[in-house]
Amino acid sequence: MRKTTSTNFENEQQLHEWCTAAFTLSVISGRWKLTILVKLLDQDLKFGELKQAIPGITERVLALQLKNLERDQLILKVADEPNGHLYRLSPTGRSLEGVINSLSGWGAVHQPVPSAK
Amino acid sequence: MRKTTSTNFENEQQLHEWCTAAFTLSVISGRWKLTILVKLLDQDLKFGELKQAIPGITERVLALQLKNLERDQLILKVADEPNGHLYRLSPTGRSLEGVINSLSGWGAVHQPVPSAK
DNA sequence: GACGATACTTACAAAATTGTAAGCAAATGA
DNA sequence: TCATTTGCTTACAATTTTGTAAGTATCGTC
Repeated sequence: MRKTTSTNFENEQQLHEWCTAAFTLSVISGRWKLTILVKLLDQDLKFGELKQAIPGITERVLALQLKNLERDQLILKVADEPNGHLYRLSPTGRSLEGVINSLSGWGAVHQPVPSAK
Repeated sequence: MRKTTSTNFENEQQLHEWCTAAFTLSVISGRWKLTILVKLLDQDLKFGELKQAIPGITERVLALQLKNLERDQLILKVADEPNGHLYRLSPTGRSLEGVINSLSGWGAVHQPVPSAK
């Protein structure tokens, strides 16, 4: 849990007021969060399907990031009759597509090529 | 310093190969980094000027983030005759302007308004 | 040639994030 | 009904980031 009395927390709040880009960054940063969003852009997925789709992620962290994404209203947890649930991008989450593309585009151009082995 | 043998580190590397957006995110995330970049979009600044311009930042963290930005080639440290240095955006750093605008734009629309007091 | 400002660095502590390993309840399947 | 699987949660540890406080080297000033 986040400590709301720390200098760290206060600095973050101030930055968000001052710089909307910093706010956006805060909702999409976190290991695997972008990956989850990208997977959900294609289709709704169940917990287990996300786990399958994202090699390396652990259940703990997947659950945690899903919870944060839900808190920030980027995804929805919808009932999938007759049982279980699906994770789905909310309209807000889907509206991030342009931002993600922007990030991807820059990275594709500027990421250093790992030296050939 | 970063431990290059941790699971954490390995996961990050993998993600960068798999998702260029995650790579971009990694170079701009870090408390105050965006703020520094935004200030430098306007003009070159000295260490002390940046410190002045960014209330709340400490010398330690400013130096650290500048070092990272320099390592990632987003900024340059150029000699400012007759003495001292200036920090300047590199062409690569400047090319982030579109990404930053994209982040800002989304944030401006979606950041929850802090409830009026 | 001591004095202060500038631009850092260092040692250390607090906080935040991520990972490891279990556990557990509800639904499913044999 | 009894064992599995699914979708989580919990306790805990390692790692990483950020902050606090002090120190140092270099420069220009007096």
